[in-house]
Amino acid sequence: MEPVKKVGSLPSIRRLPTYLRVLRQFEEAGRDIVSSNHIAAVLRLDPVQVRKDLAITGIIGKPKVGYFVPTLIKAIEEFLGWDNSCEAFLVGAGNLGSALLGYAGFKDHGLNIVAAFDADPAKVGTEIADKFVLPLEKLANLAKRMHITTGIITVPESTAQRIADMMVAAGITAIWNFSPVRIDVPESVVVQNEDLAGGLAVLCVKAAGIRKPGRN
Amino acid sequence: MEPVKKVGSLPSIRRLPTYLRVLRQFEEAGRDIVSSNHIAAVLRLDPVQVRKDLAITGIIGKPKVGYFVPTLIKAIEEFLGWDNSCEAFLVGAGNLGSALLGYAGFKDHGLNIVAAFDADPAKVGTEIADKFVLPLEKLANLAKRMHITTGIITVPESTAQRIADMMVAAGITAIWNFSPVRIDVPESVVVQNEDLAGGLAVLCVKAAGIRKPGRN
DNA sequence: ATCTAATTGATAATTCTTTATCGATATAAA
DNA sequence: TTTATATCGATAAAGAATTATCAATTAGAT
Repeated sequence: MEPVKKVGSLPSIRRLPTYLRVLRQFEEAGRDIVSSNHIAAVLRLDPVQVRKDLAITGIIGKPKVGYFVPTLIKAIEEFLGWDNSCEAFLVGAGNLGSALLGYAGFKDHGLNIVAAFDADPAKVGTEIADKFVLPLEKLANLAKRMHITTGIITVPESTAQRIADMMVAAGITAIWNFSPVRIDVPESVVVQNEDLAGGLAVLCVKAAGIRKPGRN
Repeated sequence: MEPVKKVGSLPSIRRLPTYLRVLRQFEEAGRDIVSSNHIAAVLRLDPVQVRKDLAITGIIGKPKVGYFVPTLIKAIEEFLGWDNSCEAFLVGAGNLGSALLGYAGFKDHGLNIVAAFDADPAKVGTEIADKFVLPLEKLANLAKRMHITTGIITVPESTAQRIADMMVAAGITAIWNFSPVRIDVPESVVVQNEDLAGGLAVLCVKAAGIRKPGRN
């Protein structure tokens, strides 16, 4: 019988890239064995949580030894689909869009932004981080021709839904949304919202708590 | 007796900015009364959850009516400390740093980035989005003189810890960390980590699940 | 060969978060 | 005035996630 698909909890999945980063550092340093205790110590996490998180990738460790680093790295990469690069289109070549276009680290996360699109004629035709900025009208055609199924939205909230609609129409099935609005898409399309404001809110509340602590 | 300090759950706090955004839209549109049902419908959330989230701000609604929009907005802003603007320093004037410097929306979140710092002499002296890029050496002095207590880290992981140390030495007590590494700070300093990679990981796993669904 | 110690992985308990239920209240209609 | 209804807010139930516990396993020491 085939192995049961382990989904794993969302928080676990979120932590996997962190593990991957430290594991790659270990590998670089020549370490080829690591225990959950060790990873946990580095990241200040609970060793049990580390084991549980890693388990969702299907990795199997050895008692008294730990995990073989290259195997573990591969397991995480495979689980995340980061072993074969995913090509994506980005729409919205503003500040944030440019930042993402210029971020070299995405290649470690299996992401390759191949082109940017923008409605502003002044931006169209330019290059940002060696990627062409193309007119919005070309998105649908190119996405289909190049079989691009991942889109990144970095436009203001006023146009986010329209861009999402265009992406869906172009056959894109996974959207990374950096606009602060909730976008509506068919069920067959997945959306991941990245909300900076939420993080800022948490920081502010924690900071206020430190400054005037209820109890200590 | 004084009111008990309601902390509220982290997920609730994260959702508050979203409420704030739609409430401001309602206000703009002239709506001055809103019910949890209405908010929930717009955001596709559970009405009970909306009420519970709003409750942490101390807001009190009226049965059969709902909430008074201006009051609710003020309650959220006050709870988040977004009613009086918080001034911050940003370190790392690269792609992402520039994006944050140029993001006009922070003023709606009570955040005002007043200056940027960078180790690169080529960047020092320039202006990004009307903010000066200053040499790192000036950070400590200026932070103390201007009573800046919030820092934003947008440097590569290799220098993140060093910058965090500098910030702490300069009296900064709240750090918004966009580098992918965990930074070590004294207990009296709060850190909010923004990990893009985690979000990308979630997107990838969800996308893989859609493409080859275990069951449907 | 046996014993010891370290580590995994499974199970259980706890804590946190979300969702459901229901009485209380206020508005508006009859 | 009474009744019907929409909504809040409190309490309870259910569901997730984290943390604790422990048997099984294995490398290395004795």
